[in-house]
Parts: sequence; structure tokens; C-alpha cells
Amino acid sequence: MKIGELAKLTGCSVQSIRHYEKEKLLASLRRSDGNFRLYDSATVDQLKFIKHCRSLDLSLAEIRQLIALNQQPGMGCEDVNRMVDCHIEQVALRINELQDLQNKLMTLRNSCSSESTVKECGILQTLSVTRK
Amino acid sequence: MKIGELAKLTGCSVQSIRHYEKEKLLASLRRSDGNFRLYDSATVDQLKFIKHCRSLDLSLAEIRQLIALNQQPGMGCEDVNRMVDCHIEQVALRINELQDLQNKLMTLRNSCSSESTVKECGILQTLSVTRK
DNA sequence: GCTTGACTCTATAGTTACCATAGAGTTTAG
DNA sequence: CTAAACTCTATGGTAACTATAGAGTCAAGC
Repeated sequence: MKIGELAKLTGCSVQSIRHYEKEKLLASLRRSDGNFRLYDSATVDQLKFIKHCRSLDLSLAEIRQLIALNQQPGMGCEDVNRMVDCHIEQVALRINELQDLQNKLMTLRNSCSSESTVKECGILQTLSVTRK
Repeated sequence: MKIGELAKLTGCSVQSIRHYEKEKLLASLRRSDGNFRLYDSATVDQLKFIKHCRSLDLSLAEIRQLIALNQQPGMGCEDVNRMVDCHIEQVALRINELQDLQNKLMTLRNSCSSESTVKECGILQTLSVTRK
């Protein structure tokens, strides 16, 4: 199977696949006589794994780690748990930041009525004031 | 005042200031004989304005727009209002995305107990399964 | 006068996970 | 046999900086 078919089967773009290969998430496999990448069904599964991880916003570095861990079946999986825990924490932090931001933006928005001119615009005035 | 002092007064890094200049958020002002940038107190205010906007996660392009608008005092400020509204919406969307992500990550995390081995790790298994 | 240190200058590379493009080669269908 | 569709590599772009290199400037102390 060539890269285009793999892309269709997995929903990844052709460039992503080449990118993952460069980043060592996919082994560089055989090439055809004309130097085209050739894949089999195992790659389809691997790529779906990667896609699934990406949908959870895991970084390529983290995914690389998971793949490596996956090849040590006997080891404990605390590292995996830790990674996910850490990720959950990061996301929680980011949500809090954004909620703060949301509040600030709402306050800002309320400082101007729509019929105002730039000169009197409460938003621009607020932004110009030095605070905290 | 040279760039280092401006940086200290505003809490921006020296590089950021140069970056803002390159991005046309600050006018390129006078230079000293030795080609050092020279600033006055007006620049301090301008930079504080920019910093305030950045703390609200407005992009440099949006800030550039606001600065331009600010120079048209007679015009209506609907554009300003629209920009802020749009931003609020974007942030709300992002928060929702992250909350979805949070839920997925929690579910994933619950699929593995800490004492497991890689081979049996519920997380890795879950990630390997093709879904949806 | 000279040196040392602190400061500044420009230009460039790196960050992240790709997307877009150029220019070339390969394969396949008509 | 040719044209379309596909693939290849290499490069540049995204956002808002940070970090670095290598060079120049300036003030103070000896």
C-alpha cells in the first residue's frame, strides 16, 4: 500500500505521515523500485494509535515515549499513568486560565456600549489604563 | 531612555520590544549616535497598552488594528466591540474543547490501575483500539 | 590611555505540528 | 505514448516570541 491509500484509510494527511516518519513515530519501511513508501496493515494500526493519541492532544514526544514503553511489555506502567495524570493537570490549568481570561474579556466588553465612538470607547479607554 | 530601561519599566523583555517594532506595533524612533534605540514616556504608555492587550490574549494583528482604530477618534467603535465579542466566542469554544478533552483523559486514566504492567495497561490498550 | 563589564546591535535558529509549494520523478489509464 | 494522478525531497510558512552568535558602544576604574 502506498502513502495515499494509508492516508485515506487512517484519515491522516500524506504530509503528516511523512512527518511522523521523520519524527521516528513510524519506522521507515520498504520502498518500491521507484522509491515510493510501501506500508502494510500493521502501519495502519500504528497510525491509528498515533491519531488517537493526538486527538487527546498528546505531543509527538509523548507518543514516541508511549510507543517505546509499549515495546517493554513486562515493565510497570506507572510512567504511562504519570504521563496521563500530568496531562490532565495541564489541561485543568489551561481551562482555569481561559476562564479567568473569559471574565476579563466580559468585563472589558461591558465597558463599552455599541453606539459609542472610538474617542469615547470604554474598551479602548480601559485598555489604555495601567492596572495592577 | 534606552531599550533596557524601557523593558524594566514595562516588564517586557528587550526582545519583545524589538519584535513589536518589527511588527509595526511601535514606531521606529530615533537612534543614538551609536545606533541605540531611544524612547520617551509615550512609548512606555504604548507598550503598556500592548502588554495589557496581550494579557487578554489578543494577537499582535488585532492589537495593530486597535492602534489604528485609536487614531480615528471620530469613528464608531463597533469594530472594537466586534473584535472583543469574537474573542470571547473563541475562548468559549476553546474552553469547551478542553473540557471534552478533560473528560476523555479522565476516562482513559480510569482504565488503568497503578499496579499494572505495560502489557496489561488499560491505557495503552484503550489507545490501541480503533473507535468512533 | 586602556581595559573591563554592562549594554546594545543585527541576523539567525529554535519552539510545535504540521500545511503549502516548487520542481522533479513514477506510475497508470486511455 | 501521453496526460493525469501520484509520489519524492527540500524549503518556507504559521505565532510570538526566546536564545544564541558575533560585533559594536559606552561608562567607570586603573
